[in-house]
Amino acid sequence: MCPTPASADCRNAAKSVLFEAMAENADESKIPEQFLKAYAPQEHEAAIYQAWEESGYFDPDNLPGERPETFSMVLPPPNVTGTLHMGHASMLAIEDAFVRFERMRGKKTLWLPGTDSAAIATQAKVEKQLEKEGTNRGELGREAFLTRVNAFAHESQATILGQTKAMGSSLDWSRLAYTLDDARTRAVSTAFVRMYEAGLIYRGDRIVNWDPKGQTVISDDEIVHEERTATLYTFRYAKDFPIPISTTRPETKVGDTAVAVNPDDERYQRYIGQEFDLTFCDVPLHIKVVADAGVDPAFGTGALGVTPAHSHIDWEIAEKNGLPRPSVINEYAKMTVEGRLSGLKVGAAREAVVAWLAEEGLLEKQEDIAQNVATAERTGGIIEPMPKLQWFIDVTKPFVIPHSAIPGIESGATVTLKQLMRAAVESKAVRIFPDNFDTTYYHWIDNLRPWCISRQIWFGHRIPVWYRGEERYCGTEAPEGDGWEQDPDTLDTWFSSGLWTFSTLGWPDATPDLEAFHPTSMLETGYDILFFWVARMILMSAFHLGTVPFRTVYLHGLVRDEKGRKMSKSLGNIIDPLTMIEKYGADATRLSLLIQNTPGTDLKLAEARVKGYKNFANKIWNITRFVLTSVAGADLAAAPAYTADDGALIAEFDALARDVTDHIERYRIDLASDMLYHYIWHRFADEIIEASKPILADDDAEAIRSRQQALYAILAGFLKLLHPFMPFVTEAIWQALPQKDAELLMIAPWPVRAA
RNA sequence: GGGCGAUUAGCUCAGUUGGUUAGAGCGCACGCUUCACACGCGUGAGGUCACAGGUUCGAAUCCUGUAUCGCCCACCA
Repeated sequence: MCPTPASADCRNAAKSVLFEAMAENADESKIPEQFLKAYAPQEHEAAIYQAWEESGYFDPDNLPGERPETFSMVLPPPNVTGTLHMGHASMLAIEDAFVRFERMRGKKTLWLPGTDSAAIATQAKVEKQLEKEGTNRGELGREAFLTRVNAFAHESQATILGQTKAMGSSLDWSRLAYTLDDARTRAVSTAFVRMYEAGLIYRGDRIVNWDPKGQTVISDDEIVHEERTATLYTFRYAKDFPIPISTTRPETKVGDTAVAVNPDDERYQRYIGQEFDLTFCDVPLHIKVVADAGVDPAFGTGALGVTPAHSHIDWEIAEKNGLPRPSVINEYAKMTVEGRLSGLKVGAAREAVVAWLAEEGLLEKQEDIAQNVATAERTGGIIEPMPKLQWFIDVTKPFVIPHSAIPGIESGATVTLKQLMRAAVESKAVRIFPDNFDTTYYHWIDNLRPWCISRQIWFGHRIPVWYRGEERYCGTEAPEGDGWEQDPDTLDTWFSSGLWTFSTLGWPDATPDLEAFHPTSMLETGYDILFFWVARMILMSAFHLGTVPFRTVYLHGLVRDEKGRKMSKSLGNIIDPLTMIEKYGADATRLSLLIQNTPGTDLKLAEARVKGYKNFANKIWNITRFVLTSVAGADLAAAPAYTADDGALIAEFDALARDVTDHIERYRIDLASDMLYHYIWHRFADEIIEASKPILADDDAEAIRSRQQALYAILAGFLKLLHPFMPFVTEAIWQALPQKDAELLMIAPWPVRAA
C-alpha cells in the first residue's frame, strides 16, 4: 500500500476505506455502518494484517520519526514442517505484545522471523513418506534424498508462516531467515572453523549416547529417562571369583575389565589390585579389582562390574585406572563377541546370559527394582552408550578470549566456555525472568560434559571437515586438490540454533543490522528449552562475539488443557489455535493466552475462556458505538476543557496507563492485560458510560462538551493501551475514529512516555 | 539423591514492596427485550487463603517446620 510511508501522499492513501465511508457520512446522527452490528473478527482481520504489512512498519528501517532506541528480538524459529499449535500461539501473542508496545513507545523495533530445519524431525518425516512409497534414503542416495527433504521443507514452510500471520504477528518478513539457507550455512561453517581453530571443537573417541533406532548419536540433553522395573541379577563371573556383583544388564558383562569396590569396604579391601583371568559365557575376561569412592557399598553386593565401553560411569572408572575398554555391542544393538552370544540382540543376549548363569550355578539372586532407562527423545529408542569417533565441543578447555563485553570477563583473559556461560547470567548481563530459573541454569552448567555435536543423519549442516588419508582439513570451503572426502556427519541442530541471534543479523559480516540490533533486547521462549537453546546461544555469542545474545530471557510456561494435562493427539484434548481464531478471532485467542498467563508457569486453557474474550472484543465494539454516537457533532480537535469530574476521570485513566506501562516494563503482561480488561469493562463501560447518560441527556452544554471530550479521549487512550494485546479490533476501531494522532494505531504514540 | 514450583470461591487462576470489608473469568441462583451491547445489564450465594508454629500494631503476603501434588536435574550399577 505505501512504498514510501513517510510521504504525505501516502498518508492520505493510507486512510482506510472505512474511514472515508465514515467521513462522507459525517451526518451527526450517523456512525460508521459497521458498528450497527456485532463485531465479526473474520470480516476485519485479514484486511488489517494486509494494511499493516503494506505500511512497511514491520521493518524497523521504515518506521517514522527519530528512533534512537532499538528493541530487537528473534522469533524462536518454528519447525518448517510444523503447524501452529497453542504453544506457538502463546509465544506469538506474548512476543507481539512486547514488540507492539515498544514500537508504539517510539523504539526502532525489529522482530525477526525464521524457520528451523529441525534436522532429525524433518528427515524422519520424509523417511516415513519414502517408506510408504516402498523405498528408503539408502536407495535414493544422499543427494537425491536431500533434494527431496528440501522440497518438502520449502513446501511446508508456507503453512506455518501463514498461520503465524493469522495471529497478528508484526514480524519483519523482509528479514525472514531459515536455518539452512545460504547465509546461515556460511555462519555455521564459519563458527565451526573458528571454534576448531581455537581448539574447542575436537574429534574424539569417547563414549557417546547411541540411539539404535534413529541410527545416530544424540547429546545428553536429548535423552529422556523413563522409569521402568528391571531385574537386578546378582551373580559371580565364575565359581572361583571371590566377589559377587549385581547388574540389570548381564549381557554387557562380557565387556567387563574390572570390578570396582568402595575403598573403605572391609569386605573387599584385600582384593583390591588383584587380577583374575576367567571365561564368562564363552568370552575370556581379564578382571582387575579396583577401588573407586563412587561405589555405594550398600547397593547390591557393593561391587560394581565395570563395563567401560557401555556405561558412562564405567568409562570414567576405566579411564582413571588405565583399563582397556573393549566394545561388545554394535550400532544395531547386537552382540559382537564370539561364542553363544554372537550376533544376538541385547535383549536375547540377556536371556542367554541369565540361562547360562543358572546352568553354571552362578546366579545368586534376582529381584525387581525401579530403574531409569535412558531413551532417545525423538525416537523412543533405548540408548546404548558406546565409544564412537565423534565431534565435540569442549566446555572446560581454557582459551584466550580476544574481546569480551561480558562484565567480569576481561578481554584477553583465559577462560572456559563454562565460565562464560556462568558469567553471562551471574553478572546480570543476561537476566532470566522469572529469576528462579537462574538456579536451574547454574546447576545445568556445573554438570555439563563435552557437547557431542555430530549426528549421523543427512539433513542438516554438514561438518566442514575433509579427509584425505591421514590428512585433515577444516575450512568454510572444500580444500583444493583431488581425493578429499568430506566428513559424512551433520551438526546437531542446536549448533546452528545457538548462532541464531547473530546469524540472522548477517554475521560473520559486520553488518549494520548486527551493529544496531545485537545483543537483542529480549528472548522469549519456553522454559523447556532453557538448556537446549538459551544456554547454547549464550555459549555461542560469548565465544564468537564476546557478548551476550540478549539482555532478557522471558520464559513462558506450557499451554495445557483445562485439567492441566499436556495437549496431545492421543488424549484428544488439543485446542487448535486456528480453530479458535476462526470461531472467536485472533484477538480473543491472544487474550486468552495473555491474561493471567503468569511467566514461567504453565497455563491451563479452556475454550470457554477464548469465548469470553471474544465477548470482550464485542464489548469494546459496542463501547465505541456508544462513544461515537455520543460525540457526534462535537469538536474533538479543540483543546479539552474538562469539568472537575471529568478531570478526575482523565487523571484516573492516566494512572491506569502508568500502571499498565509499569506492568509491561516488568514483563507482567498478564497483569497489564488483566488490568485493562477490568478497567474497560467494569469501570469504563459499567460505571463511566452509565454515569454519562444523564449528563449527555441534560442541557448543560459545557458539561456535555466536557464529557464528550473525556469519553473520546479515554476511548482513544485505551485503544492504544490495548493494542499490543488485541491488535485487530483496536486497529479496526481506530480506523473509524474521526480524530486521531496517527493513521495506523500500530504506530500511534503510547500514552505514557518512556522513563 | 539434589533443585525448582504449586496449594486462595464449584472449576481455572490473579493478588506487584505485609496495610481497610481477599479479587477476576467461567459456572451457579434470581430478576431484567433499560434507546451502546442478550457476545448484554442488575442483584446475589459461595473463601477458617493446605496445615502447625513464629515475627509484627497488622500476615494470603515474611520466617521455620509438616503434608499433598507437579516439574527439572542426577553415572545406585
